[in-house]
Amino acid sequence: MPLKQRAVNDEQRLERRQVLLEAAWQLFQDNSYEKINIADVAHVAGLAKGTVYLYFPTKEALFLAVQAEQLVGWFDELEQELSGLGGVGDASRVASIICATLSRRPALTRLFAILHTVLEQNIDYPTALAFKKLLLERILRLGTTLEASLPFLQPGQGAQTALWIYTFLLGLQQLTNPAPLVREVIAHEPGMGVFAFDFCHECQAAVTTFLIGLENRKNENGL
Amino acid sequence: MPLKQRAVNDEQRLERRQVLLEAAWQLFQDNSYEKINIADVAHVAGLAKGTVYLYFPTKEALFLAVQAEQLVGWFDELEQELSGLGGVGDASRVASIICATLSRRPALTRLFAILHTVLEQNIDYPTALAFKKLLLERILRLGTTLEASLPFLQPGQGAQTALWIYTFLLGLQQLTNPAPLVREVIAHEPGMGVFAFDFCHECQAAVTTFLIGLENRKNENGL
Amino acid sequence: MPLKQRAVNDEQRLERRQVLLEAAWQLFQDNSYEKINIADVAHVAGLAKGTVYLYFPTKEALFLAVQAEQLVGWFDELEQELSGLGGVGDASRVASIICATLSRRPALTRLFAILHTVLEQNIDYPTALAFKKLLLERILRLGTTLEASLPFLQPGQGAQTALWIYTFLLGLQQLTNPAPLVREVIAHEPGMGVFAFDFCHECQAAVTTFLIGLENRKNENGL
Amino acid sequence: MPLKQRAVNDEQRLERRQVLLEAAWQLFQDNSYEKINIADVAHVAGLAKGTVYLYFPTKEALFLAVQAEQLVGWFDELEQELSGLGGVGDASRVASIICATLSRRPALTRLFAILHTVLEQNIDYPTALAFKKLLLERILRLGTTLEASLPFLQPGQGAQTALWIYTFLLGLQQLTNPAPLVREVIAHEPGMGVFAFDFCHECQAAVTTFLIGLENRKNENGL
DNA sequence: AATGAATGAGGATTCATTCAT
DNA sequence: TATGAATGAATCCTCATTCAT
Repeated sequence: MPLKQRAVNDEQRLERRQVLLEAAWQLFQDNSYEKINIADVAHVAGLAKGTVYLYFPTKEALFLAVQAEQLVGWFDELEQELSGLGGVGDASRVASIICATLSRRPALTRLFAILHTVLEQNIDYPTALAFKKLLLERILRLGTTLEASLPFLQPGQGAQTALWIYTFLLGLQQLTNPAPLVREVIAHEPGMGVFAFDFCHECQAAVTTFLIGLENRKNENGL
Repeated sequence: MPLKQRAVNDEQRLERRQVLLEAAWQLFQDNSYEKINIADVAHVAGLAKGTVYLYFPTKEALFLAVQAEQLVGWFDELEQELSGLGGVGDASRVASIICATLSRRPALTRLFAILHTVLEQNIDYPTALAFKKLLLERILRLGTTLEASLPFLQPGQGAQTALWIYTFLLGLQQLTNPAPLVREVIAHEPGMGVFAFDFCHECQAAVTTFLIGLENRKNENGL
Repeated sequence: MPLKQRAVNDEQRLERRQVLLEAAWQLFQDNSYEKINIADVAHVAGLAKGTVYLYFPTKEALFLAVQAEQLVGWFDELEQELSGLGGVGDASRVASIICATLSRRPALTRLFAILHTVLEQNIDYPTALAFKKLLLERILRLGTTLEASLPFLQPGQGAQTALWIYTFLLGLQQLTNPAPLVREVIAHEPGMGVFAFDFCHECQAAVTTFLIGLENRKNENGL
Repeated sequence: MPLKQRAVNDEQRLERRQVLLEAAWQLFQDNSYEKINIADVAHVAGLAKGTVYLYFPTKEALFLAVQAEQLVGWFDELEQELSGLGGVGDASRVASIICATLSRRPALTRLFAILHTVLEQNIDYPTALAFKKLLLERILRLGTTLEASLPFLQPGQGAQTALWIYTFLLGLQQLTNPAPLVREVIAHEPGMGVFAFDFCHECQAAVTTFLIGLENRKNENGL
């Protein structure tokens, strides 16, 4: 007995798809990817297990879609705030914005890490292509925005910079989200303070440094 | 088929342990962590499944030991080459050395990524502590070496720098080791060239930039 | 190969559950609990391994359900036959009925033995409670029936008597179901005749004796 | 490197065997049979794992020997105390002695239960024979003692009585040693008091009743 | 006789995915 | 389109036992 009204037109289908994405994202806040199973997602979404597969061919595809959605959300916010700088941004301010927007999405970097480790391992060509196209488009757009915000960036350097920052964030999330036991080790054992990263603080410092590096290379021959 | 005689003294036991570590490491070159099972490791080592558990209490402990060993190997080489610079290193040369030593260990950064995602999730306190102590010690030592190589680094800044570089590498490996299918997408689709990272090249450029950033911050108030 | 259509309503689900219970019970006739695995049960039931877990959360829960079902069946028959005595039963007749009904269920007492040794070790509170409630209810009801059948039993003594008889049967089954090898020893070696119990015969004699004991204590102060 | 002095004569061998039996018995006080492994026994005995197999061919044989030893100890004590009655025992006193001697050995009845379920399943013919011979001898001897203590017992009825009592005890131990969770259910849920057996109390009452039954059957034709 | 390193059989359970209804 | 019953692959670890030393 189907409890839910059928989604007969595209709008309803998109709406249902959205419900699933949000269910998955919600579960991901508090659980590791492996701990989340499709039954949970379906339950949170108020749908049946089989229904999930009407919208996403695999678990990986589902979370890749979550990834895409969150990525767009982050990039949108990021660009909006960067635009607010009005072309007079400096390294520190840009770094601040990146940290602030990411701090509001603590699970996003964790999702990034899974992207390359798990999600991309089990999808089909069109899905991979679509995702990469999206990512490419946004990276390029972000690059343009960065170039507009940071006067010292030369044309074309923005996208590269965006990718590097993205790369650094990918690593940073892993170091700043240790397993509970490791967190305990760091907290209790003397000398382990070096590992007691704070994401926001590190992000701020490292991205600033990085941008300063870029600025000071601007007169050298390109990377 | 390696040695079959029983390991009756400590030396032989260490040797056998080594055989297991190498078997695991070898399998890891071509397989994801999840795909590798203890039976495989035992088989490659020429031992029985149960024997593995005489040397390592869990699969995670085994790969953590692999990690420790490879880490030490890399740090040793890294420091040796950095020492060769004789205190007159610049950002670019240091970056070169990091890239070169890592290029000889293409699976190492992948192992790093697993460290924080999987390995540290399922080990006990003493194991975690021992590993973190090792890591701490080597990071600090590397920091000292970096300070010696890069004159612009202030005392105490070396370890921080080492950690940042390590962080960046962690992220970089994920981007430069895409799944086969994703690699295909990148290769075949137009415009995807931006994602066609070459690990060595990116590493070189980004680490250099980063170090330049550090150099140019040296007169500002600390991070 | 039993029904293969899906169990979509409660009736069909109960039917399928029943098929599983019967498969487990059938296997238990000829195998020890440890020797039986879920794959066997599934196979006999004509289902897949995973399907078993849709109906029973653990192996223990499955066999506890078998136990409950067989218990009810036995108690039903027992009470029916005891009721047939019409309140003029004596020790011997009651003992006969117990023996006769149990003789038709040679594996039941073996299942009882496992109940306390294995099944109750690995179940959750609600399951344990439900089973104990069932057992309690039937023991009490049997007690009432016994009181009706055996005039010398005082009010309230029936349940106690039922439990004692149950206790004795529990022990008796262990002695009358020796391992094949032990059976061989008993058969071939001289003087071992003492151990050559016949369940029915022993049950008859011992329960009779026990009830006579109760009868003759009736004038003394309570047990 | 053998840590222990070698047992070169029979006396030393027996002594070492004894150490193993006591280690096994000690571990059995607080652990289920399945939880105990040979490595533990060896460790407690201060010997190596392999050494255990010089004295007992299998785990089952080891615990069967434990059983034999404890059985003899119990029977010895039982007979001694029964002899103290001086031929003027009544049902109640005999029951008291049985309960008292068993109460000092809370793990013994648990061992009995395992005997028929596990131990006898995996031993060889000579071992089974030897054990059964021992058991037979002691049952018969206990029978004689019982006949001496209980005047109403007819010649030859003692052994039968001993076996019946043994049978009852076998069942009783299972009901009086519920799994922790079941114990909780019994304690917390209303009406479950019926299952809150006390071994000693039940034993006393039931054995007494049983013996009274025997006494009152003495004029009827034999069981 | 003693050791302990080596062996390898053995099994319940989860869960992504399919498909009959 | 929705459901949820059915599937079955996939795997780490224990531990009794053996046997080379």
